[in-house]
Amino acid sequence: MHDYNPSLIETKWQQYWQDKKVFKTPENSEQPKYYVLDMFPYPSGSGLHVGHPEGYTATDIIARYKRMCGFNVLHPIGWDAFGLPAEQYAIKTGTHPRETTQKNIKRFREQLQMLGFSYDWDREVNTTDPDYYRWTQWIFLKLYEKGLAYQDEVPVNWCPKLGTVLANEEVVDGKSEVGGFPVVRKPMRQWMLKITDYAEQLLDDLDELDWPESTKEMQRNWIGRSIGAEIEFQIVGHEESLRVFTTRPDTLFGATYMVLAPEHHLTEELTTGENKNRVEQYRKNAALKSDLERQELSKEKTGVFTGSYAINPVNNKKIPIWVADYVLAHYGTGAIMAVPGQDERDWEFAEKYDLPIIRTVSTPGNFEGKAFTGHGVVMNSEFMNGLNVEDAKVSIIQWLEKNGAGKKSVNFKLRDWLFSRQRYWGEPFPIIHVEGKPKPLPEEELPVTLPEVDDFLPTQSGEPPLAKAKEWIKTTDPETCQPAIRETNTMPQWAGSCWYYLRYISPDFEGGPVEKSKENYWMPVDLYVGGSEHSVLHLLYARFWHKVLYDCGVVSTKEPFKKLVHQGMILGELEYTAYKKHGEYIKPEEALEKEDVEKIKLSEKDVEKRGESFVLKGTDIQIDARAYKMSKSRGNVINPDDIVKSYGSDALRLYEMFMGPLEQVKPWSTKGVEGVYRFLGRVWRLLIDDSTGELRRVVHSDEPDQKQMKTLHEAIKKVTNDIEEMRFNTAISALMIFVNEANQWKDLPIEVIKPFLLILSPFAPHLAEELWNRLGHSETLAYENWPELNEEYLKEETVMYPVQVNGKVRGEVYISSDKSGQKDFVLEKAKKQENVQRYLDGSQIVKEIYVPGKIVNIVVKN
RNA sequence: GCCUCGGUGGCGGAAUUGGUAGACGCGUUGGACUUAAAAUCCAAUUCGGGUCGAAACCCGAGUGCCGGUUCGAGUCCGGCCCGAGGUACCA
Repeated sequence: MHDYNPSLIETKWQQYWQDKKVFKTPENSEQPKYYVLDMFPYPSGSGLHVGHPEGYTATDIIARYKRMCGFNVLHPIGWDAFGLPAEQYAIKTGTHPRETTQKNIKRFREQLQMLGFSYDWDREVNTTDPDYYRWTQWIFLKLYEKGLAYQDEVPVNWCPKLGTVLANEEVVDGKSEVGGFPVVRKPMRQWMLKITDYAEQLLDDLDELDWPESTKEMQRNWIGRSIGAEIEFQIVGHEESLRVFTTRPDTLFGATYMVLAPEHHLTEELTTGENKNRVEQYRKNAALKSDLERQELSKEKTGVFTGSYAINPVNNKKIPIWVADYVLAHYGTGAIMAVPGQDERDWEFAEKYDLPIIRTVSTPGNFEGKAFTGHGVVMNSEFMNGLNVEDAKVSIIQWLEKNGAGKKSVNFKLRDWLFSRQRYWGEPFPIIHVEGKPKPLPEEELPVTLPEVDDFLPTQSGEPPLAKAKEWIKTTDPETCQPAIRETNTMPQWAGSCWYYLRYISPDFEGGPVEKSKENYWMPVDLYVGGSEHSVLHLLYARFWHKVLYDCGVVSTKEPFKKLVHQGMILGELEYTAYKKHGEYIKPEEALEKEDVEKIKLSEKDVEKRGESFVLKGTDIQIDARAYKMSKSRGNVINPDDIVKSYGSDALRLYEMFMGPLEQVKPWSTKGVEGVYRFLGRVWRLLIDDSTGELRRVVHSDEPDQKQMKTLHEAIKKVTNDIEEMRFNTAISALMIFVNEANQWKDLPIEVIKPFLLILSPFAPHLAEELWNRLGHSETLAYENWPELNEEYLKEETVMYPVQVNGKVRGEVYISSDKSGQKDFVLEKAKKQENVQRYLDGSQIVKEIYVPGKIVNIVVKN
């Protein structure tokens, strides 16, 4: 038998590509460049899952396509290999994280190679390699030099069990995202990066990026610029004044009380004797709670009066100062002027504690709510009465500035980036402490490598594991030869992924993170593909570093990633589930309370659709039909290795692209893989006689006929456009249509088959190479010219016009192409069409619509 | 609550600017080949209806629901329902 045998073909071509270094990145050429980048993976112990090849296949198709279009393509891969899992495994088993990481990388590399991606494997980067993190440390030095790195005592999320500090985003429901251990707040010495210095730029430069609007919007919201004013309130009987930020300075006349965050530095001072105990108690309670608990428990607002009063600068009224935890210490100035009339939170609080409410914006006639946050005419505000809100803002800011009571102000939600971790498996900081003061190491001292330790646990007090490397810690200041102590914190996983796209450009360069001339050529990244879970953090941090490097003259572009696309998640296979309670079937929506509910998995054959929902076949019993996120616990994980074993990697690649639009969430279907596998088999048998294994005799070198050229060029057109637009599912359908057509031909002109193999090759590279080779080529097709579309072949001899009467299709007419543009001729013929006539009979024609090449519509009246 | 995305056959999806809704694939059904099965190939397949049946053809309904604009709406506008993801007192 000489059937399509992917495992044979695929290993053969993977070997060929590797041996001949077919995908080595071309250097020093006059040709245009294209940099297509995948978000590099964290090499986890469980290996590749089917989600990885989705984005990777998409970029691989683009890379192969661009090469054939004459671009120099940079298409690299590497490993984001620092991270907690390897460290936790080390704590459990004593295996050094380096060993685990190397093992996992090897597995990942093999798996990726097995899928036939056209990476330049000579450019692999690994964030844990000292030759790599040397430059991560170098960039940190730049940040430090620019005053963008500083130390601070910060109350952080301390997880005693993991022995590490977690970022807010790593804490879920008051527990660590990894492991689910409790998290408490604890002040600790930390390194911070001043990303806030770049807030404005990070926001403004989003506008020009070819990114999904939703991602840009998320970053905008995260940065959270709001424009308003800072207002200064004098405090009765105190020297100090209270500064607040507000986006609604126009409502100043309606400010009837003030609120401080419990952590506000003036809280203690402003609390008068009789209130001391209650305020102290309130602050203590607030401090004990994590951010999350505070939010959860504060559905009902709470607060206490300090006993002090502030003076509203605009009318000199005395207003009470309260402490409440609905005001956040880290946003704005940590204090607010409360305007219950125009703010729902303030209204709620004022109602509860019986504080005065003054409306300063007139409410619409039908308004029944409490606080009115909309726009309208200002009232109860003396000189601003009658203005609209926008004008009132301008007016009050002028007044504040004139009277020295405040000024216009812009505030950001974005906070500085907590940049240190108490872990072993991360980049050491290039910092020493001399006489208790931090000092950067000179560049020549890099890299500061991780010390060998045999115990990866942090100390009881929360000192990082590096504190246990007693020899390593003790060092001397290379400049002054004074004794010094090394920094024992390490950098977070984000550090290495903030700039890896630059290292690919010159992975072995010794003179800096990236070689200038090459950076100039290759940057920016033309296409970046990765999951939307990185919409904010990774993509914002990387943009921040890039902008710093731009200011340092290291890179030549303001933004790193020109175009960004997120691949959608692949869910598990569709599941049909019936629910039983005490032996009786129940409705799916009743199954939510878990006790006693029995789940029964059903196959497709057991169910049918009735109306809106699915039921058990032949009954009225409603069942659930959904696809779930793949997870080990659910047991619906698909392993790419198994798919490759059964159907080959061309089939896996093709299927993942055929499932649906790249960006969309889609359920897996192994039957669907079989479908594309059958398609690849048909391609094989189109050219190969499966009884002899030889080229079929119908393959010949005679001139193709018009019809064949038309079929070919239709495919070229569709596939080319669809690749450009990254609509791979419809491109594949066009390839299928071609094969379905070609299968009916009596002969197969080689001049039609060759371009077809070329347009197939980005999708199914192994099969395409094999058949290309069997057509007599000894070289790879990877650098053949992409077939050019010739519109001439697409011309139709006749054009079919659907004919509508009153918007309903009643017939169709065929018009020869040369007459298709003649309105009267087409209409005449349309009206004569037999079935159309039936509808025109006895009616009066009111209007005739003719859309050239598309449709005819005749509007009639009886 | 807010923000974002989405809702089209039994299923995944297609319809590029408003112009024949359902391409392509899966599944299902029937047929061919085979001793038989698998594989493969061919045909049918939105739902309902019309002629004894079949083919061909025709009619009606149909893109979450209600309404609007238009000769014509899956596509545009208004209102609503449902699902997914994100977010959380940001003054």
